Amino acid sequence: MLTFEQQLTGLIQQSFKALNFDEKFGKVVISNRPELCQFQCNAAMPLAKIAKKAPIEIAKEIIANIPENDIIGSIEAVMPGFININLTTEFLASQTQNLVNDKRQGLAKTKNPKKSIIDYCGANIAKSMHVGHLRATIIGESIKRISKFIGDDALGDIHLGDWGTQMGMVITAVKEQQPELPYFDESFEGEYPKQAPFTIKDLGVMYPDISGRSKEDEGLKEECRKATVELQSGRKGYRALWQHIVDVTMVELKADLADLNVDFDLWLGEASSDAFVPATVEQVKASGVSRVSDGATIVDVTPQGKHEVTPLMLLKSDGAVVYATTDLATIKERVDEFKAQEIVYVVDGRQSLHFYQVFDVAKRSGIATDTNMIHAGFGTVNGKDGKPFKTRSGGILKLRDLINMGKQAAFDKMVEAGRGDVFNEEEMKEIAQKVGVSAIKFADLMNHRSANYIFDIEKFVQFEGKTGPYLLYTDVRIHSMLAKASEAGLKAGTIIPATTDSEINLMLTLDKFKTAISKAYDDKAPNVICDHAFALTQAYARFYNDCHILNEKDSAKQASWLALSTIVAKQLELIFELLGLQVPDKM
RNA sequence: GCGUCCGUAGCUCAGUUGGAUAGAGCAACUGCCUUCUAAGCAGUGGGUCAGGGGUUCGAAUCCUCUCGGACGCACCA
Repeated sequence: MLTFEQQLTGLIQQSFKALNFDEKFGKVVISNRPELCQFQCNAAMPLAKIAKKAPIEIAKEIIANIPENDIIGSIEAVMPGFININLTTEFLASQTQNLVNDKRQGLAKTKNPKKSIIDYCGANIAKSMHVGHLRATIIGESIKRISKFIGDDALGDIHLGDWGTQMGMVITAVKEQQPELPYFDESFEGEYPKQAPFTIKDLGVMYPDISGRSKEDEGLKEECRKATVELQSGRKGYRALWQHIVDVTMVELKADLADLNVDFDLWLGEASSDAFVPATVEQVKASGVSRVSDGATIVDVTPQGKHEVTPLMLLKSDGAVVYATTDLATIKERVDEFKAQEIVYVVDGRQSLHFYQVFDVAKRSGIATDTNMIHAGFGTVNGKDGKPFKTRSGGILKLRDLINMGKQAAFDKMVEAGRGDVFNEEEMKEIAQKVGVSAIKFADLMNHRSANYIFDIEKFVQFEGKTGPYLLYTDVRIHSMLAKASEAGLKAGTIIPATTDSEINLMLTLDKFKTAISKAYDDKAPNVICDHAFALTQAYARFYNDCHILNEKDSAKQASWLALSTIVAKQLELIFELLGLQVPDKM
């Protein structure tokens, strides 16, 4: 289904053809002056220069040559040469009618679906998720859902940090405490225990402890490094212990992700790409792009414009692999094993140089020649002081605590609003979970991903204005009203031509869904959808206020309004799905 | 030093393939519940789009310089 502006553009272009004007100018856009008109075409101004004629005259000619149609209700040329267009209410109603039973709300699937891997979250094994993972996780989840909706074969990959020094540290810590365990006995031949020798709570204490001590103690640091190397080179006992660490961490990780309504198609990580490291290094070397400098193997990178870029480090002077190497190996894995045509990295924007290097080398070495690689970078979550968000004591805020803050705030707000009289304790908690998490997620997603934003829980719990709860509230109100209508035996009917401005505005807004989703998909920018969602809820709230549905005497009008409300609820819920927001039945 | 991003209302931010009088939300003020959830709706006030110069019929948007801020710059990830 085409948007209104696309259909109008089609009409204008027929006029352009008749007049022999360059069709590229014949574009109709949504009016930036809604009080003057719904749509506008500004082609007359640039054409005036070419045709050497007054723009207003050109505008009039364009209008005169538009074919007969039942779409345009009014069209006029305005000084200096703007063309202002309004639709007929009949056309508006019939187009809106098409949305009633449309699960895709008018947006067709792409004709060229891609195999796409969305890399986001980046949680670490043996460490809890913290505030730094928030944006990566929820923006990535939304980008993945949008891609799937558009029709791509998109796979979300958590890309776990499960192969780094933190693993050696935890292994060393376990060895300190329980050296008698069979994992440390290299001559051990039997079956290792199924039960992990530690709990998630133990890990939570062990990792920060040994991480802190190894910063001061060179000997300990070396021991951790050695354990890491031994793990990576396949020491059997360490691999078994590693599996325990992964399993134990995953329990907590999955609980956090479930709370955030986030899920993955692939639970891969650095460990799974490790197998591709030797082949990757070999391919880069064989391609001839690398050279040795100060004992290290590096790759010179294509300059950005006129400016030289720091080379990529492939192997350290001691032969060890680094971050860039494992990322290249991951690309190789995704291209060779998954046939990825596109890889999207939802990773902190401060790593843009790293991705520039990696993508450049991946292309030039032949690891990924036809794969489109995108770094969808995002800004930091800052505190009120404008600096990266910390706890009051200056520590790193755990994601779990952040989620709980949202839940508690939503709960308190419900109590304040007197909802405690309507719901019991258990219902309140369930609603607060959805509302609180949605408040945080929407507040994050509504900001353009590349910008930093200030995390102000006090503000998110206001629950007024452009917030997640406001969106949920609109949907909940619609369902509450529809339920009452159904009890009264009222049914939705055909959408009839609008008689009020708020209806017209609502119908025009519903049509913008298609444009919003497409733009969000193209730019990997969920905030575009947030803007549309807010505009839609505002348009509905105004309509809801102006047109009292259940009291309406005219039954055709009433049936039309019920249908309109149903569409809004449907489109809103589709948007919630794409943003990863969960909506309660009541609130 | 080199590079990237940014500077829009008191606050938090949209808006960059150049279009009419620059938009939201919050905060402030004024109305609206014997009617579908007032977590709502309607309205008012609030701006040298950091600053200068340029390109043009037209610039927040493009070019250039200045000031201010954030971030990044091979043997960490």
